[in-house]
Amino acid sequence: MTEEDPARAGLAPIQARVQEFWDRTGIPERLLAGNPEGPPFRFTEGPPTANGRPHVGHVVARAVKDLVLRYRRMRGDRIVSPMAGWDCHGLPVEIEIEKKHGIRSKREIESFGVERFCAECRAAALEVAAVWEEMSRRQGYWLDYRGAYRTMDPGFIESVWWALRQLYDRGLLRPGHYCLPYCPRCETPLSSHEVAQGYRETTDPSVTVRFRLEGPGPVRHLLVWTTTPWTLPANLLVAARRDLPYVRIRGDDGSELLLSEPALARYFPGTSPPVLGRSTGAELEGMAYRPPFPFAGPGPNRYRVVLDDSVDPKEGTGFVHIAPSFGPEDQRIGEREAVGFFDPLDSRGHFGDAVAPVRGLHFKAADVLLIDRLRADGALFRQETLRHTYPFCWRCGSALLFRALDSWFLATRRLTDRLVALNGTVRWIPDHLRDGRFGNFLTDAKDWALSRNRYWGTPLPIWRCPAQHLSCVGSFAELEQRTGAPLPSPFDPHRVAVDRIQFPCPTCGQPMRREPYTLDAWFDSGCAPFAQFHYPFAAGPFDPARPLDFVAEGLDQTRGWFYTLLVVATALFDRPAYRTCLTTGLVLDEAGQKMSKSRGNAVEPLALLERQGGDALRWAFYVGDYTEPLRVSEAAVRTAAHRTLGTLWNVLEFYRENAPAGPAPSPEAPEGGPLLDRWILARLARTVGEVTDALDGYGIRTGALALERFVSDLSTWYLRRSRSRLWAEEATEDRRRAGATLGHVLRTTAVLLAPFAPFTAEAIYQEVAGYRFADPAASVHAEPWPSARPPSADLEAAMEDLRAWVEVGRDLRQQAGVKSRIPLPEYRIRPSAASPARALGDEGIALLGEELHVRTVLFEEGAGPVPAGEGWVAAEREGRGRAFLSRAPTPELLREGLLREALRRLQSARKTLGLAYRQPIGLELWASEPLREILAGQTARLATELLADPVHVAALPGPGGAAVTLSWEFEGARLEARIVPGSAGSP
RNA sequence: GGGCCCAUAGCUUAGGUUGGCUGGAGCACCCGGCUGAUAACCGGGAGGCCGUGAGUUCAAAUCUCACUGGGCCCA
Repeated sequence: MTEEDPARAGLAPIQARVQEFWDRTGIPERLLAGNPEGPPFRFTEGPPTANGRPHVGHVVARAVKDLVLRYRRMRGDRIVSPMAGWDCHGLPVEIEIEKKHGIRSKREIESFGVERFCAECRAAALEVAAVWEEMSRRQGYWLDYRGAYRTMDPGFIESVWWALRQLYDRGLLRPGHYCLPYCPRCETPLSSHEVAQGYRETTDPSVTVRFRLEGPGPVRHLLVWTTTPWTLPANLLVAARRDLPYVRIRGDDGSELLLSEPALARYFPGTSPPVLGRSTGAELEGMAYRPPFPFAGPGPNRYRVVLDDSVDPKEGTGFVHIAPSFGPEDQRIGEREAVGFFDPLDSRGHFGDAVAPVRGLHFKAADVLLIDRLRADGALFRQETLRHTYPFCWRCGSALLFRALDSWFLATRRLTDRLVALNGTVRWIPDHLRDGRFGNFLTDAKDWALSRNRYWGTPLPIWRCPAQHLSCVGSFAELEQRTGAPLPSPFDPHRVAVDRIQFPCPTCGQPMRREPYTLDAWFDSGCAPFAQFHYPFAAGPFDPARPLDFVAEGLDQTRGWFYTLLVVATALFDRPAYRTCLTTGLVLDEAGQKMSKSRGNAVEPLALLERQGGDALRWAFYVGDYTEPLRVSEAAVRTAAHRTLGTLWNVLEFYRENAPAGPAPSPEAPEGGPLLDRWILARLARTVGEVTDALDGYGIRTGALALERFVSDLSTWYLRRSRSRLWAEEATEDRRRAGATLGHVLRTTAVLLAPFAPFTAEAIYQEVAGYRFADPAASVHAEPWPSARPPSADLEAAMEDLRAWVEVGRDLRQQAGVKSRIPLPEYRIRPSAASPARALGDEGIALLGEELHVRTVLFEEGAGPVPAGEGWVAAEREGRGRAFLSRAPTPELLREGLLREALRRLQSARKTLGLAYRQPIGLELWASEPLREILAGQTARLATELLADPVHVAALPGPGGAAVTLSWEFEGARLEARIVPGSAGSP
């Protein structure tokens, strides 16, 4: 056992040694980019938010990315580019700084100083970078961190400006007044993919309100349902549905109430009140009502019933309250009816003077007061509460609202057809995402609200003059041209510096000021494939005509990065952003629960990596289905990794202990050789082909499973049956050949394993290729990918058949009740059909005999009777034939069995005494007859096998007591032994 | 309310496109064996209405539909 025994310590210590080697030699940095002459493999690392902490899900995605990049490098590709990247802008960073300084609103940021605030954001943006780098190191993810791109760097920002200018010139970037999800605490609109992050279950009031209809005749009320009472002061219209039937009933106060017929059953389950009259929605159109609150005041076309198909018959009362400032549908209807807007909230979501009773109150807090007021007015028909999902700010947790705002949009609706068409050319893994989740999202996606009313982000490079002329600036040079003066040096293109810049309007000559917006940080990262190279301002490998070959991230990025990449690539270059897009699933804990900080079941990735090692984690992910929700438990990681990597490591240990000294094994497979050698080389050839095919198609799991099968065959059949060849005393030709074969197999396996388990593969390679960490240029990761040799299907099939006959033989032994240690005289096989094993000839027969410990093995023709004579047992092999085993050992075989029993017990005594393999011993034995006589005749064999010198054998009784190391009884014999550790040649 | 995905032994799963013999394997479990690499290995055993129901078919784990449960996303 060495100190690196993975059985005790896991794979982590091996990893430490390999890491030390890589650190010392700089191998990762040297190999990162692949072959400089090779064909490009285009890749971009999705930039994590620079102050976000990594979780296990990131480890999965990165394990996949690293494997693919390693494989492409070994295939001789040039990686364009292996740059790490950081998403530095946006609310996450701003909020951190706000917390640090106890800032609670934008006003406080202004008084804190925007310049100072941004400076702090910049400083904070890379605060946790070290954690990510450490995680990459521990999991073996090779990335260029020194050359990492940062979305806050001037060059990156200039590329983003260039992109915006392109979009602006094509009319795709335009201002608008639209309803957007808005965070009142952050005082900014959010994009739909940000909102998507923040839906939560919550309880809201659910009120049904009477809206009194104007006009002569009996008093009539519309029943209107809403879950946002605070929007009622902004009510300007009520919508009904044209084809929906409505009914009139008598209310408690004697007035008539109108509601839809389906609603009647919901509001009065069981006993409906008598229906006084019926009408369709169409007949109600144009009826005027008195608004529930008077604050919006009069206006053209207001306070009428209008028709709209968005009214859902299955929900509410069939009358929908319309507040054009507070909902996308509301806004659409309001604009159609030309009723204008009424928005009584300030930027922080508090009511202003226009709604005196709730002045100064936060919009949600106003609900209760407004409901009280409705009740007092007799307008409240029913009050309930509703449990439903509602959006909250994904960063600060505040309840969002929808409100109409001025903002800048990317007109993605105009691109929908191209987005869908280009997405159709993408290879998604798993493929159902292409037309399923992602495809649906593309079809339904609204225009992208790009602007943020914030501070720390790429400034929107659009200037406006008092006459409302607009100008979009696409580069720093252009900005200098406009102002006619050089930019400050150094120039930091963030707010304050950029806000200060004014220039005359090219149309009217009046001064132009910048639109005071920053950009959705998701746009930054969507530009990463070219902005990381400062395209088009700097020469670099970016080719606008070519998509990335490969991206991979977590499933959550379908609406995040995968989406923004595609939109940007489509709008700018009219091509897909990536050829292959691989998503990894959510990571669950061992009970199948979602990991979350609040639940406290989140596994800290660094600690897990430290305990289990990067390879163990990687392997566990690869053999699991990482495209589906993946359960992660430490025990599962340990088991999965140990099964294959640990077993392979043990094979290496055996090789290290027993292979004869000689030249390092060749990358070329040895030719010919004995059956087992030819067979394991055939298995290896097949495995090379399987893994290559799998990885060519991103079938990581398939490749890993092929390697598992191979390692199992190598350890449990090839090596088990080859051990004695390697134990041979002298450097025989057969021993040399076995060593060379095993060495070659291990070497090639290490190369195949390199993309999967980079540390273990390196350690095996260093040992078996003879470098032993001494050559700073030698690494398994610099090896070319092995080329597949033609498989030998016949040989593999024959061995498979032979192993099946072994199973039959073992079954027979068990039937016969004779343990394997006692040799038996004969095993006869009568195949009913062609038995491929037969083609293996004498070598196959010898192998069967050794494995089953039988002296003679015979293949027989036809279906004869049970062999003549006593003591045969027979067994059937399903459809493949019968076999017979002679159960009667000869006296000679019994003696041999007895000797082996004794040897085995003495061997295990050596082990229990903790003696090293090479530790010589002195041995005294006392045995009953006939064992004494057998042992006495075999002292030479005892000496060799047990490393014992001298050996004394005597008859019982022995000295007994403390003088005896151990004693046994078996097969009617008694054996006592004294074992004394000695040095070679003397007891 | 809509979309997508998943469901095979206690756990992890193969097989599913192309329907066809008693649905394979690993871990764990029980019995036996073996053991100078191994927390190993070998033989045997137990453990499956292949989520439920219907349909197509000579034949369904596999194809179709519905349902149930779980997950993700949207509204």
